[in-house]
This record gives sequence, structure tokens and C-alpha cells, in this order.
Amino acid sequence: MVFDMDAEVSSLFVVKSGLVHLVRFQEDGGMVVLQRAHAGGVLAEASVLSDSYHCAAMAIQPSVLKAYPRKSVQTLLESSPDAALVYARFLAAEMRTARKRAEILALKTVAERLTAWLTWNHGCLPVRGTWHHVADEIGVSKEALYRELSKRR
Amino acid sequence: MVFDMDAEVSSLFVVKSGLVHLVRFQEDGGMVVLQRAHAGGVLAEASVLSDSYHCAAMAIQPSVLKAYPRKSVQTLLESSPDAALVYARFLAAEMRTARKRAEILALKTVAERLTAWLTWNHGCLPVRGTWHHVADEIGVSKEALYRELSKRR
DNA sequence: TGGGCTGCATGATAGGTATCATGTTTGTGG
DNA sequence: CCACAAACATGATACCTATCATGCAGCCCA
Repeated sequence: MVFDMDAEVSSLFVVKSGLVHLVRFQEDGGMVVLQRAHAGGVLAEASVLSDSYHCAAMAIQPSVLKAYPRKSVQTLLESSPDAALVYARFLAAEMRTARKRAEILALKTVAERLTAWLTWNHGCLPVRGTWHHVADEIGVSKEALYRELSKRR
Repeated sequence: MVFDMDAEVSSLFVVKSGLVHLVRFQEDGGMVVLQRAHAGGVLAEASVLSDSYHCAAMAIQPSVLKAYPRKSVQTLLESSPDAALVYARFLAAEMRTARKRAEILALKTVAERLTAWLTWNHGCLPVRGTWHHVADEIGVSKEALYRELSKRR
């Protein structure tokens, strides 16, 4: 467990290796995954401006993270006029990504979702060996994705 | 049409009344809705820091919008150290909303989606007359939502 | 009072996908 | 060069949901 929901925000994290999920627990015991952060991903980027974490973060694989103390980040953002803008720009990009994913997931068929995904990736097919990650991202089983891909050849 | 994709960013908009959809067109002619902005909603909040709009915006109903020139907003963000932080905080909140929606839509059954939605709304049921909006938000037909609701009573 | 509109509700059917099962190809390390 | 794992691929079945259809209740307005 990297950090727990409602805990005081201590740091912002960057994933160096491994896989960390941002999750939220429900009353019925169910668990919802909000973000899958692998190498290069940033965790809790939206929480540095808050007092407590809005979700929990748990390592799914053995992972290495780099922690940036919340205080330092906050001081930087408040002192440097540029830093805050860079930060805002980053958040804007993250938001576009999240909205994109949301609307892809709102589509009903695998065909529609794949087409939409391809549109955002400028038609580039994923490299061999990573297709199941795409299946994960657009919320379909890998089998269904394979079937749809083979239909298009 | 409020603005078109790839057009130069002229303004940031706030919806006063009506309904405006943020959309993106695909190669196959299909259309994906990224955001539904009704009264109080903000349009292109992520685009003020960009040169061109990333999506198109079209009014679904007769609507009234208030436009804030991009230049003014940009000047404010660059001059006031606080404004940029407030803006970042707003973007962070929007991002959380988008991520929440994405993960609700990643759930497979209506029951799971409704439970997740209720968790984020602290268990409050929607008021009578707005349930079909919830159905829309969690990506299910209103009939399916009615069925699930009646099963829980 | 009655017509029309909207939200709520339920039944029947068809279609799409998750899941399980099983097999083939590819690639990596010993 | 072989073994073993992961990715790729395809078939069969069951389940869930979208959709169409239909009906009821409340509300506004003429």
C-alpha cells in the first residue's frame, strides 16, 4: 500500500518501475480502479493541492517509486509563477486523457471502441506484445479484441 | 457550432443555459461525445493553455454562453500567482470527475455501475425526474436503470 | 374535462460480449 | 537446442443489456 484514502497527503509519487493502481473501495466491498500507473506515471498529481488523498494507491507488482514531499511541491507552485502554469498544463493533458477514456468506454461495441481508440492514436496499431494492454484500456476482454482485429485484415 | 476542432482558441465559455456537447469526429464518420455541458458548465477549460481546440463544441439545444477572451484569461493566469493555482485546483477536480466516470463505465453490469455511482454520491438517490440523466451518465439505458432500481426495493 | 406530454415501469426478443476451453505461435533463458 | 511461459487466436455457451413495444400515472394547458 503506497497510501490510503483520506490519509494526509505527504508526497507526490512518480513510478520508476512496476505497476501501481489507484483504487477506491465501495460499501459492498467492491473495488474500482481509477488509474493504472506504470513506469513514468505520476500518482496523486491531483492531491498535492488537497489535504487528504481521495483514493488509495496499491502496488500490483513489486515497484519502485520516487517520492516528492508535498511541502516542496506546494512551495514551488506558490513561489514560481511558471511552475503553476506548467502544472496546470499537465493537469489539462491528464484530464483530456481521462475524458477520452471515459467516452471510449461509453461506446457499446468492441468495434466502436477500437475505432475510437485508433482515432486518438492517429491510426497507429499497437506494437505486438501490448495488445492486451489496449484491451484493458478500452475495457474489453483480450479475446474480443483479437477477434475484432482479425476481422479487419 | 460554438467552435471547431483545430481552430484557433479564441475564448473560454461558460454555459448559462441550454446544452452544449464537446465532440470529436472519427474517420468512419462516427462521433464521440466527450463532455455534456449544461447550465454552469465550463467549456474548453483545458484549451486556454493551448493554441487550438482539441475538440468541437456544438449546441444540442438553444443555449446561451458567456465568452471570456483567451488573452484575458491567459494574462490573468500569468500575472496572478494565485489565479494559476485556483485554475489548477479546478482542473484537478475536473480530472477526478472524469476518472470517476471512466471507471464507472469500465464496470460491466448495471448493478455494479449504480453501486459505484451511489458510492460517489454518498448513497444519495437522485431526485425524481432526473434518473434518466443518471442513466446517461453511467452509460446504460433508462429501462435498465429502472429495472435495477426496482430490484433494490 | 380531456388531450397531449413526460417520467416511470415492465415484458419479449435479438444481439454482443465475457468466460471457459483449447490450440498455435513466438520468444527467452538455461 | 529444448523447455517453458507469454502472447496470439478461435470455438461454444451463457448471460446481460439495448431495443422495441406497451401501459400507467402525474401534470400542464386549452
